[in-house]
Amino acid sequence: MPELPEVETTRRGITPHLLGQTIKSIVVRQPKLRWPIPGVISTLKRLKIKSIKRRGKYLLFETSKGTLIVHLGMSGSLRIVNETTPVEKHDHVDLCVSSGVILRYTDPRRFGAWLWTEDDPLTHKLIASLGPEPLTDEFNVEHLVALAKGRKIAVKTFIMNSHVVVGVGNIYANEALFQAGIHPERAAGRISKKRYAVLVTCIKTVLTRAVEQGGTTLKDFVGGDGKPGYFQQSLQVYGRQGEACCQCGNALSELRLNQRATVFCTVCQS
DNA sequence: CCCTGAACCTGACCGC
DNA sequence: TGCGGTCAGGTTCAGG
Repeated sequence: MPELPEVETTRRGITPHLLGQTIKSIVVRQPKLRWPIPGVISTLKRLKIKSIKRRGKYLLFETSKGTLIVHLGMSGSLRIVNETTPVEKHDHVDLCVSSGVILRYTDPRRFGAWLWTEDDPLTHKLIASLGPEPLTDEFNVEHLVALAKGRKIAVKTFIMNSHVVVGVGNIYANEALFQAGIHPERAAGRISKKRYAVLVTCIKTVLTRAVEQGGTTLKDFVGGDGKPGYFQQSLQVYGRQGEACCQCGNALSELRLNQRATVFCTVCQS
């Protein structure tokens, strides 16, 4: 479900309900996620939530004692509910705070994660090796060119690699490459610096716009405040295979790249 | 180190 | 209606 804009939309939606609150209990109904939820999480209580940050697609709930690291995987979502909200089939975790508010984690496919660390979360194994945030100056053309040197992988695979840059998933990789006019299968090491400069700008633009519009709702994604995202109206290639390219009118093509749907225009992208 | 494909899971949808 | 196959917004890991 979530790429960077959806995770950021979730973060913004839930933060006002949780910031400064004290954890009353964490109820784990199904511990089998990507990794088993550590038993210690069920024992956490009387910890104040000091901040809710995002690193890539990870949400970091910093408390007075340690940090909850939450990833939504492919189908996960977080919603603010209350004690009277009925628990449904895939509602695996509830984080209950003193105001009575509940942060409820739902994840049918269970590719997500709930982890706990008492160290600096940025040194955590899963987070320490991540590439730069795409919306900061750390993500720039020099960075991309340096990492791409000599690489033969498709540029789409390259920009979806979280060690290269975080937050770019399948939807926004397709969109950014279309806007940059770059063929998704082009070898990462065979793209000029000039074209990478355009790609950097396109990635920043598409992610920024998607965040502004509350993310993309394909199935039933809603931010923590229950509102859907509106960016799907702005998608120019994702999910539009066979339809007319908005720039040239040609039918958009589709192929599979690392088992992921890849949609592009053979006229506008090379 | 680099690259590819499998694996983790459930549900929706499509064709027979 | 049922069954099998395919696909879905992510990421790690094994193996070549």
